Amino acid sequence: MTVSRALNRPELVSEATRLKVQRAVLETGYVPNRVAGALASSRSRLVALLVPTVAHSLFAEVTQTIMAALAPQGYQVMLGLVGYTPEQEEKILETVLSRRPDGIVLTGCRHSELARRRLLAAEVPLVEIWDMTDEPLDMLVGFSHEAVGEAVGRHLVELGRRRIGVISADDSRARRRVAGLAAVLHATPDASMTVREVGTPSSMPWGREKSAELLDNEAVDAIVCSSDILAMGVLAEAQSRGVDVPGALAIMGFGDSSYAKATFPALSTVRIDGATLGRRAAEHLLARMAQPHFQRVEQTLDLGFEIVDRGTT
Amino acid sequence: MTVSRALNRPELVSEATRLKVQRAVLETGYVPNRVAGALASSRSRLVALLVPTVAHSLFAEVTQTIMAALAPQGYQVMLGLVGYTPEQEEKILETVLSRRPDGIVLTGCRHSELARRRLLAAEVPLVEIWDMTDEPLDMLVGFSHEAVGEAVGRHLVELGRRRIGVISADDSRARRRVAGLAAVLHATPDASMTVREVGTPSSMPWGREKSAELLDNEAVDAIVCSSDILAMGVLAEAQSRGVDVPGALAIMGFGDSSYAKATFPALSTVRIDGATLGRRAAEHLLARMAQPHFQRVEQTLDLGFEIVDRGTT
DNA sequence: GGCTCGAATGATTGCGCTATCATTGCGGAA
DNA sequence: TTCCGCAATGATAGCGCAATCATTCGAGCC
Repeated sequence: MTVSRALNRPELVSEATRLKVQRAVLETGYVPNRVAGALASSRSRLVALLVPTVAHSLFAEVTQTIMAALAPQGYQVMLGLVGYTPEQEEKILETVLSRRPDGIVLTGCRHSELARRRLLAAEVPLVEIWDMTDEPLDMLVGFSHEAVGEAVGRHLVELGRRRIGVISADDSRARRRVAGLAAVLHATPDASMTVREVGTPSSMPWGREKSAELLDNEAVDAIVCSSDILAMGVLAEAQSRGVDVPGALAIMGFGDSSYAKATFPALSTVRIDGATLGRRAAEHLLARMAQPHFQRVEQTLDLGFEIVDRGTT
Repeated sequence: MTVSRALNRPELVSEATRLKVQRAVLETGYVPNRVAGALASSRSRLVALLVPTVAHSLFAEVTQTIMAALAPQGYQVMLGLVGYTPEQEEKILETVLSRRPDGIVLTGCRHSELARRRLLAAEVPLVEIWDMTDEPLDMLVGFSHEAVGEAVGRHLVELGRRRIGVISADDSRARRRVAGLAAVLHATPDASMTVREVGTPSSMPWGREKSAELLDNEAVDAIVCSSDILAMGVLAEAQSRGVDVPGALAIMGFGDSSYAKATFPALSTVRIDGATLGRRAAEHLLARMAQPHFQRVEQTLDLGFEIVDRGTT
């Protein structure tokens, strides 16, 4: 018991024993077994982080910032890649919960009924990120995808664009952005919209391929993409054809990834502050995990977004 | 005990009890506690994956494939972001080992002496990836960075380039690629080389900024980058200045990220097959974790690389 | 000296599982 | 009928730690 104290709460132990323990640890190469510690104290010091993928700069950034914020407090991250389907999330959730994490970060708010029940039953501090809803499971830090789509639609209409091409990943959040865009365009006289869906993960080649189709068949004057990387592909395709950007074709990305400002011309996009989102989510979670007893709070933080006009609109 | 069996080794239990247990699990919402299971069986079903960052498409891809290969076998991944310094690796290693992972994947082969000792003492199956050495800790799946640098050097010299600019991240593996390149150029009459280092993570804006410096001051006829994303920045900078690529300036990236083939002109680069690397690493680890007793093997697999000539050389 | 008090240390228990060995039950051979 | 052998089930212990309560010790006081 004294050794345990010397390692975990050294202030409760005399200088002399603390040193003695330290020396013994060094000599024997003792490595504490936190599995046993977790079982005994019912604190795993593990946070489950569920994201669709890390092969997408937006989620990679969020993952990076959340882990960076959690590490100094002694929390390890257990990563779960849930893709874009509720079934996959459900499956991973089960194995994740069986590790008794002290906290959970979930991407998105649309979970299966079973998943919701399990999460609620787990009585673990929980942050949903990257989305918005009126009925959060616990805490929520994100933004509204519908609002993004609507804002992009209004913006393009203001800029005089009417024949809008859309290249969107086949994931539900991207689809809701497209729906928001469609709603605005539908209410605009003369406006039209053509959607091309691509698989996940989004990639630059997809952007080139689908924009080639749009350019060949649809006489679009703007292409909206569900991610910056797709928009890069559109830009490359336009350049390869000598299409004037933004004169003949406007391009909008999504995410404001680090490269958006460095393309030529610089990419117009929707800025999502992934670093702040990740940091806030981590802060909320840490605050809750520090409290002795679990209690749901239903706390919502809408971080919003910003349309960034650069050189492609 | 019968419940434990019904859940973990159902073939040892009669149909009737299996169903009875199943129903009880459903009714009570029982979620097994794998922390306790791990303690009792000394099998955590956890694999530690240590990468410098996930905010880099190459490591994101490797992370993604390793996790995808491990998940079906019931292994969860504990992610550790070690950056590019041995100190950070050492620190994270301690907390990682205290969770008693069943296996470890490490990026790189250059560890501190303390880290080596700890890893060896842990007696855990281990794969080093993304590098090459004569003294692997256990298993190794990777490629030689020096060889990459040399190959790039020879290739550019063959193509007639002599004034080589280099934009390299300040990480040790990138530096070893630069060293290989330098060795070749040093042995080539008339060849010269200028290096600009950038911080991590590499990004497109860094590529633009440093290539602008090189173009302004050094009259280079080729720029070699330590990653594709930097090369994209160089390409954008060249386009913004109307510099003819590859006529006046050749550009080489590194990694063959998914976007390299989609730029205009398409990016010449060094292909590293991250998917195969990740898959092989996971396979080796799984095979070893399936064995009852630990024994070091010092098994090395050099996956090599390939120079891909596209439109920028 | 005897007493109190607080700091430091120690003994015991149990976290929820699985390894191991023991027991039960049942069909078929002797 | 008895006995064996196997499948199924059960009882027990222990994994390595931390929570909890008990004990010891020494300083300071009367």
